[in-house]
Amino acid sequence: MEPRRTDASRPYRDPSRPVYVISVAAELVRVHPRTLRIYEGEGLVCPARTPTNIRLYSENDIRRVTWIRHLTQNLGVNLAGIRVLFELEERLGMRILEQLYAEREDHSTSTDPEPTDTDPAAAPTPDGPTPADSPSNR
Amino acid sequence: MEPRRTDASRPYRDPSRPVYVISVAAELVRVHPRTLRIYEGEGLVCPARTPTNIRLYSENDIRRVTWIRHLTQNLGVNLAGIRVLFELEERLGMRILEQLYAEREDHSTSTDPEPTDTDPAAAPTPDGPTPADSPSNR
DNA sequence: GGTGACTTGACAACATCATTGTCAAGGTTC
DNA sequence: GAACCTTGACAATGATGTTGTCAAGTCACC
Repeated sequence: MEPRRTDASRPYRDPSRPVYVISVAAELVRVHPRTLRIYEGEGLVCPARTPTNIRLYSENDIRRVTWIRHLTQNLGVNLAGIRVLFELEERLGMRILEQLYAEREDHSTSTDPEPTDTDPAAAPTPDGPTPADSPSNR
Repeated sequence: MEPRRTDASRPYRDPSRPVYVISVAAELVRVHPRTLRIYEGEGLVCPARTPTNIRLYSENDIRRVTWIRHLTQNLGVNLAGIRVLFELEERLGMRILEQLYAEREDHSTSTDPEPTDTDPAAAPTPDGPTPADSPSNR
């Protein structure tokens, strides 16, 4: 049985708090720092900046880049396509990318931006981001 | 004043009826027949076949290819990205691509696959498909 | 304070992709 | 029967994604 010191005992980590410099973020998502700069140049991710112009990535940024990597590496989507997908998520106010891995069901609508009965630990594919990890930061 | 012989007097044209051979479809969407065959090979459009294996495209197919062209030529989305976008439209049961050109508003949900007060003649961009023309055939 | 990190802009290599072109051989259609 | 259609195939060209490297300067941590 797991010891009781679980995430209930950890201090709350704000997923929007910028904490990672670019080299750390690159390691976390297994990508080159050069590539992270390109993603930013393309407008796909916008890390925060310190007063001395150092990039700082948040957990949400990491999640976003994870989705970018999944979409480019596994699904072959190019960066322009990802831009459109992210734009649609923002306009619809929904984590539509999660639908790629949601259990197929005959549902008429899905307006809840937050996944409800989804188990974040249950990755839809062995290599894909978890359903709760859509790049949208809502 | 326009003569009374308008579309009210024309026979109803089923947009799902396959009527165009590949050369005609190519002209309609200004694309090479070779390219239409590639789109089909990629699973992006599925024209009907005659008993002698001749492709026949419907208005819905034409609309779908028009979206493909718009997304590739104007937005730079590659074919894999379009596949994901179409897949999401199917899974969500919504014409999400129309949201790219919908008037930006603070709406909480949009579950109606059919545009309501949208003027099909009012293209969102000079070069884009009309809002009512999302590739989804619902 | 100095070393390794960060920043900027820039160029380049390589693999992949999108579109068009063309070919051959055979069947279809107007 | 000529022009169209089908299949699979190869190829050219421009674009893209990722990584690498460069130079010069600034920052931050030890």
